[in-house]
Amino acid sequence: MHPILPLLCLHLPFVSFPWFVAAFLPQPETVSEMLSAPIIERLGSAAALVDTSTPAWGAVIGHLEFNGGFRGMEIVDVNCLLVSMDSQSRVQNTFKLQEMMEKAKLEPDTLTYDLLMMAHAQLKRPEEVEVLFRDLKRSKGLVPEMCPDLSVVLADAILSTEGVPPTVFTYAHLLKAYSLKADVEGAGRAFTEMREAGVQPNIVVYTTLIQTCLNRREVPTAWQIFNLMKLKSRATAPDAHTFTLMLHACALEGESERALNLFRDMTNRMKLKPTKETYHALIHALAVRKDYYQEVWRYATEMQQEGFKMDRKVLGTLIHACGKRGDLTRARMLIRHMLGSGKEDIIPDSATYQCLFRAYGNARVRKKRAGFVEGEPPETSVPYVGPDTRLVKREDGFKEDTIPFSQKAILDTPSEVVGEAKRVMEWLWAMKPHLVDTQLVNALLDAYCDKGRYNKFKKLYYTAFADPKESDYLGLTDLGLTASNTEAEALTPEPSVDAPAATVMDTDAGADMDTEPDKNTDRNLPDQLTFRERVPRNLHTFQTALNYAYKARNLSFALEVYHHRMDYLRTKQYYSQYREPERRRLDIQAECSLINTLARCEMLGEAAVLLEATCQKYKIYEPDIATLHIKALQLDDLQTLDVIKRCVGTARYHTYAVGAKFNPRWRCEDEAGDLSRTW
DNA sequence: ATAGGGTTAG
Repeated sequence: MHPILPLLCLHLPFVSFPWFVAAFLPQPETVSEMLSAPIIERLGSAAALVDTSTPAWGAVIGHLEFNGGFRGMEIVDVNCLLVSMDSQSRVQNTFKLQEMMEKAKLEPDTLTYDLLMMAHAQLKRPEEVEVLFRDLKRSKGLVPEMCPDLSVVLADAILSTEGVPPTVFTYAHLLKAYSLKADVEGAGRAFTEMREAGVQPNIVVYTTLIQTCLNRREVPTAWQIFNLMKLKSRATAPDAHTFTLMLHACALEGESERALNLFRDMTNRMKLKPTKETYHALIHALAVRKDYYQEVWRYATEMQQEGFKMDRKVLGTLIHACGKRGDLTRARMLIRHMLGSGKEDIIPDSATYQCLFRAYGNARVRKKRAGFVEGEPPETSVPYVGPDTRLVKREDGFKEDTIPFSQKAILDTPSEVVGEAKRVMEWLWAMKPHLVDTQLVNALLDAYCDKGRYNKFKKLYYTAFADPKESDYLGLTDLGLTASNTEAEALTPEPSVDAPAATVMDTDAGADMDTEPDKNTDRNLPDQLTFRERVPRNLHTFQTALNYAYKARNLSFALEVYHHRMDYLRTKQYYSQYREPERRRLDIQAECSLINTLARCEMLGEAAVLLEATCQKYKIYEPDIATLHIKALQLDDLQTLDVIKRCVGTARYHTYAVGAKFNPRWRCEDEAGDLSRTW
C-alpha cells in the first residue's frame, strides 16, 4: 500500500467507508467539502444541510442570507456554491443569489454567469439564458463610486464595452438556448458575434449548431456543418457525441444506409469508440425502416457484447423496430421482459407502450383465409437479445398488476390483435392512468384505423379526448388566419355526431367490422372509467382521424374533425407543442387530407375550392392531392384539372405514381437556398 | 472548476 494514502483520508470529515475506497473515489466525498471556508463558516450548524444526497439549497441559501449573506466574501465563494448546486436549485435561486451578490457588492464573473446560464439551458429555459447573457455584457464592471468623475453618458459607454468577457463556454450555453428554440438565425448571430470577439468555436459549439439545425429540420445544413468540422482542423474533428447526433439525423430522414456508413466511418476511419448512445442512435436510424430489421438486431447484439446494458430507451427503440416491421410477437416479448425483469429502471413508460400500440397497428397477421401476409415466414431468424434471455414465467390468473396479454404466444387474426390492444389500453387506463397520455391514445387510434375498426375508432375518438379549456385559447387578437376557413365553413353540412358512449371504451356495438367478440375482456371495468380524465387532442390526433375519414369515405366525420382542428389552432398548445416547421407540415397534411376526402366523396368542386385556398398559403405538390387528381382525370373534370394545373404545376400523374419514397415531405424549399452562412 | 448526444405520429 502506498504510504501516502492513509494520510489523505485524514482530511475527509465523514468517512463512512473504508479508507481505501475513499482514496480511490474521485474526491471530494461530501458536498460541504466543495464549499469554500467562508461559506461553511457562515452557515454554522446549518452546514449539515448540504451533506445529504439532495441538499435543500433553498434552505441553505436562506440561512446564508440570514447570517449576513455574501458580505465580505469573494466571488469565488459564490461560484463554489453554485458549482455544488444542481441545475434546478440554481434556477430556483437565481434571483435570490443575484440579490445577495448585489447587497454584498459582489460582481459576478464569467463563471458565475456560465453556471447560471448552463442551469437554465439544461432546464430548457432559453429566455432566461438570453437575459443572463445580456446581463453579463452590460454587467457593471465599474461601480459608480469607483469613477465619480465620469458623466453618465461616458459611464454608459464604458459599461457597455466592459462587462465580463464571455468565453467559449458562455457562448456554448447561449447557443444551447437557441438550439432549444430551434432558432437558427439567432444562433447564427451569436456565432458571428463570438468570432468577432475572437473566441474560437470548438466541437461543442459546432455540435450545438448542428442540433439547432436538426431541431429546425434543416438537415442539409446540419450535414454541411458536420462536413466543415471534419475539414477544418484536427481540433474540431467530430467526436463520438457529434457522430451520435448525425446518426440521429439519419433516423429523422430514414437514411439507414447512410447511418451504417457513418458508423463505419466513425469506428474504422476515425477510430472512435462508440458509446451506448451511439449504438442507440444507430439502432434508431435502422429501426425507422422495415428493410433494416436484421441490422437492428445485429447491432443490438453487438452493443450487448460491448458490455452496454439495454436500458428502457434502447428497448423502446427495439420495440419501435418490431412495430415498423410488423413483428408483434417480438414486441410483446420485449414488453413482457421489461415488466418481468423486476428492474425499476426498465419498466415500460408511456413512450414504450406507444411503441407497442404501433406494433399492434402494423402487426402482420393472417389474412382472412390465406397464410401470412406476402407468404413470409415468421421472423424466426432474428436472435433474441432482451435484457436477459430467460423467458418470463407465464402467470395464470388475472393479477391487477399483470398486463392482460392474450394467452397465445402469437396473435394471428386482426381481431385478436385489436382485442388485445384494447384490453391493454383498458388495463393501463385503470391501473396506470398516469401513463395514458395523448400520444398513447393516438397510437391506439392508429391501430384501429389500420385494422379497419371503424366503430371502435370513432368511439375512442369521441370518448377519450377532452375539448380545449377556455384558458387554453389565445386571445382573439393573436390569430390572424380566418380567410381560408370561410370556404370550408361554407361547404360544411352540419355533421351528424354519434352520441358519445357512456364509458371510455365501450363494448363493440354491432356494425363494427369485428366479427369475433373479445372473449378475454373482463367486460366492463367499474364505472369509474366513465369519469376518468380524458386527454387533450393534438395535431396528430386530428391527422389520424382525417386519415381514418379518408379511408372510410366519411365526409361528415372529416369535417367535424377539421373543425375540432380549427379550434385547436386557436390554442396555446398549438404554438407551444409544435415548432414552426412541424406545424406547417401537419397543416399542409390536414388540408390535403380533407381535399382528398372531398374528392373521394365526389365533391370535386368543393375540393378544388379548398385546394385554391390552401395554395395561397402553402406550396402544394401533386402527390399531396393525388386522389383529387386521379378523380378529376377519371371524371374528365376539366375545370378541376385546370385548378390543379394552376396550383401544383403541370407534372403528369405517372411522375408520382411510381415514387414511393420513405419519407415524402421534408422539403422546405423556402430556406434551402441559404447556403451562404459563414460557418 | 462549467458545455454538446438518445425512445414518439402509416
